[in-house]
Amino acid sequence: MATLKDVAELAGVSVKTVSNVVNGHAFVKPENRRRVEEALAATGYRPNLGARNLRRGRTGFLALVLPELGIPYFSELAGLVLRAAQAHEWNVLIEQTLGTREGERVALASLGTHLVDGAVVSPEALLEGDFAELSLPVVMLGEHTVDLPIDRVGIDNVGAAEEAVRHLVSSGRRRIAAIGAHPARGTAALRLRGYRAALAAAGLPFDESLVATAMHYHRAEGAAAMESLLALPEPPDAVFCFNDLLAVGALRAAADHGLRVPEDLAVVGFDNTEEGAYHRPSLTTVAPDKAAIADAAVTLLRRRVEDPDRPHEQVQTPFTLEIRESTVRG
Amino acid sequence: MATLKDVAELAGVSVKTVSNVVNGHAFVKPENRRRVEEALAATGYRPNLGARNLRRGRTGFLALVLPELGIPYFSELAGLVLRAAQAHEWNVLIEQTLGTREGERVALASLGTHLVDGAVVSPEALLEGDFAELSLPVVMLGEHTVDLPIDRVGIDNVGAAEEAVRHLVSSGRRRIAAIGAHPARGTAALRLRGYRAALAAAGLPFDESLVATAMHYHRAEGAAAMESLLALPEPPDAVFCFNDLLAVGALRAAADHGLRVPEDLAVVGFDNTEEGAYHRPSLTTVAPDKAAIADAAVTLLRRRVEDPDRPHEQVQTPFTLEIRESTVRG
DNA sequence: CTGAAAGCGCTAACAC
DNA sequence: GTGTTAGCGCTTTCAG
Repeated sequence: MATLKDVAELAGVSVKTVSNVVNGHAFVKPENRRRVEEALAATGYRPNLGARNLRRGRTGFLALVLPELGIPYFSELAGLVLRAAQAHEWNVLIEQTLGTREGERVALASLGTHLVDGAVVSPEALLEGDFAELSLPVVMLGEHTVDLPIDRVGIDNVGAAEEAVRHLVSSGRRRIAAIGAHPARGTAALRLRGYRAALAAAGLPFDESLVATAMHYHRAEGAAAMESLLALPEPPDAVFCFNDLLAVGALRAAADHGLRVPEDLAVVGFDNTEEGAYHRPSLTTVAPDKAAIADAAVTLLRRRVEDPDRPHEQVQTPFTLEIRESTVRG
Repeated sequence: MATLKDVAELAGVSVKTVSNVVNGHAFVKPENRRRVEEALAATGYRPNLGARNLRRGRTGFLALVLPELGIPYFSELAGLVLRAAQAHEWNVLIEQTLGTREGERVALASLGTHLVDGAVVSPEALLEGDFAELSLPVVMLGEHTVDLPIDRVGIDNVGAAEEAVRHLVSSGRRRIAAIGAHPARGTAALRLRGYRAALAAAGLPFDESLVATAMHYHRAEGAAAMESLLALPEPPDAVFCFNDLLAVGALRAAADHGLRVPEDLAVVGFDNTEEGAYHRPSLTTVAPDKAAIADAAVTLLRRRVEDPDRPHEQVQTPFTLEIRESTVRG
């Protein structure tokens, strides 16, 4: 592979001149520019980005740390982050944590190897202390319960959950279950809080037995949770799931029990994945503006990289409630 | 951030000794080792991988070039490639091409910047000439129609399509449509060939009007294609879709027309995404062994990187046909 | 076993 | 405008 030096020799100029041409810097005598460009073409020169970045003190990479690409919400988000990063000339390196605290710690630790300029991380189970050693710019996705001096972007989880449950209440549901409680996950706690607030506002009792836990927000867990809710002496007439995957699982289980949705059971999800929109019945869901999240995260990270001392920011991106067949008749 | 030199100074040894300790090389006098380890801990030293790789002449990165993370098949595959790469100490850099030839050319071109040691690419629309300039190790995913000296891993698309259609025939279907034909996509041509072969073997006529084209294998296109097939004077009693997303779209359209699946219409997909398994009705589909594909691709790439002159290999990974509700009752 | 020093490919002072 | 040169942080001969 041709290096800058090779090109310089071929063109009969110094590396500086070639570098100037390559980087569009300064003025270069037309004659020299022509010769350099010829040599560039002849050698098929491509800059070694690693060397460039070593010299510049940046890496040109950004890490995206997320639980799992197999979860549609995250793969959709990843696709959007990839695009947003392109605009800042960042390459994206994706790390999967599988949603475990250990996985997240390992991922954060590996960020210390100067491989990336910063990271966008979507934590599931991280605790406060885990961020302590972190010495590089980070933007966190999703509201988190712990209060840290970190840039953050997410939606109002409490408000969103409240709106979802209020929608169920207003369509006449009275025994509204929730699927997705989790002992450590910050967003789970917030969505649960919104759920309780909406129940309280409607004068409905909070029934512990209607809250199902889910360790991983996968379809199978949604189905399993729905099974156990349906086995209750007084089963629910509606269920609010903390993500679309759980909701799809719940819909599956409901169907297997011969229940009609939304007549016998109303179901709401969270994330607005395309899968939910095409499901039968199509899924009512909280729709965060994913593109806005991705853009804000990358922009925030960029600013933090450029000025490590700027005050920390929390960006709240908008959401809507997409009402579909799973809560309202055709 | 501490560098090797900082650590060396603190420990009172040379950088070489520190380097030896860090890399587990050679023998180091116990006394020195202890002091280095202390200094390492005290400074919180983390190697600069960029510098290391510059020196070593490798980058430690592998590029995964695919159409779009929003397509479940690719996001599932990406997750598996991420894991497989970990075993080879490779970081993965994902590039989306959006399935356009231009996007793919841009992606391939950007691979020339010494950023990656090699690439796993899943082409949709690339032509023969596009690979000509490629000077780095590449493994292609999926059978491709053009014959190039390139490592490849994929399933037997013709055979898989044949089996899918045979299954429809054997359940008594006679007017079997296909959704997913594409003028340039190699796999589309192969699946179409399998479809035709199965029809011929069953003594069924090939009816051009039953073959629907899809430029992007998204749900919306599957739905649109199904719409037009249902508008035919003699609509089909079965449809073989070239991926699960198209199939989900087709199921949606069929439901909107009041058709019962599988009674009035049988549907088969391709890819075995989890979404299909949870759909109502659950989707019969061709299930490639994605983990095997990911592992084989990364392993093949590793071998090619280590020995650029070895003969090119084509690995065929296994598949099965997952039979579910969309073709068989109950 | 360890130190000195070269150099991976590039950028950016600093001279001219 | 252009050439020379010193490093970015690391690995690795080559001496000792």
